[in-house]
Amino acid sequence: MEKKDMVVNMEGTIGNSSLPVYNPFGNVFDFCEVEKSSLGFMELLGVQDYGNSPQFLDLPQQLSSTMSVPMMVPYETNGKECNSEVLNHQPATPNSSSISSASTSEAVNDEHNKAIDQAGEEEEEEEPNKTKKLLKAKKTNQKRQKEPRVAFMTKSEVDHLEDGYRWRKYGQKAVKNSPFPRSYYRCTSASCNVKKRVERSFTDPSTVVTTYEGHHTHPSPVIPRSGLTRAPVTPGDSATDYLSQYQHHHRQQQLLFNINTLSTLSFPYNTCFPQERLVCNPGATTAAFLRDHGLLQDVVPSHMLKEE
DNA sequence: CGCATTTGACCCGCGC
DNA sequence: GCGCGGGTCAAATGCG
Repeated sequence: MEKKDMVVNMEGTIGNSSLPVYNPFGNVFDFCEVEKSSLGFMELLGVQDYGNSPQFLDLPQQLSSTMSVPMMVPYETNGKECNSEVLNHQPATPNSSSISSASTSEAVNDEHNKAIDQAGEEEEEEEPNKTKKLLKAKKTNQKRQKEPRVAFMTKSEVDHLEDGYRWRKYGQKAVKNSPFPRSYYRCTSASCNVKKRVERSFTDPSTVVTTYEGHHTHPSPVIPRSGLTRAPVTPGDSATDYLSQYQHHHRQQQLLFNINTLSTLSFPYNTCFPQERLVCNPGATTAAFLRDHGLLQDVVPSHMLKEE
């Protein structure tokens, strides 16, 4: 249980307070200094991103100290939650991609699926039910392997936070060592396979962890607040997608935030942001990023959006 | 009646 | 091989 300092500046703060920030998977965030916001009844504590197509970036190099970006900081998860390839992969140089690692993983996975396919074919005549289950397993296994996940930690008294999309609950499970159950939701939109898990942190019952998996193939059905210049969600554009979800959290909670000290951070782990999902995409300039995402303009004061 | 939720059963991966 | 925990399914149930 180590702690490293991270300062998150939120507009409207009422002084500093050190909050222990734990994720629900049994690890501690590698940062813990958060300023309280007086603007909402809840505040964002952290964002986790652990994808399956990791690209390693040198964040301090990519992000200037004056950028206004949503908090998106990796933390170490146990092997079960995080694809081990992500955390174990050691980039030779900053910004090096590990696409080969991901593709290797898929190749292995394909072999596995072929085996399952064969098993299914062999048993189909005798036990169609078994085949069904095998096929289901294959399907879910594929998704589990491929879909990236982003987790949001928020303080809220409500478990299921409104994020602009419609969800159908398909399961609930008790979580080991936690009095709080984990709920499983699927996007109700047809052909959209996005899922999310919602659970309350057992270390901090006031914290709700929402984990999104996959990308919406459709825009949010919720009409944005009037007067907003919100950019539509581009199907397949995961950065925009997640940013949209993320910003919905902020909008709902009327939370203004800003991080302008990212360059001062020291990451104990190799940063494993998939480049395309990094909120501040190095491929685009900060100005372009801010211009293209109206919501950020909505939650971040205009003077903070000016790029130097 | 249609849709959402609940909940027990089932499957899978993993550790021992 | 077995047990455990996580994730999913699907029938039953609830609700507007």
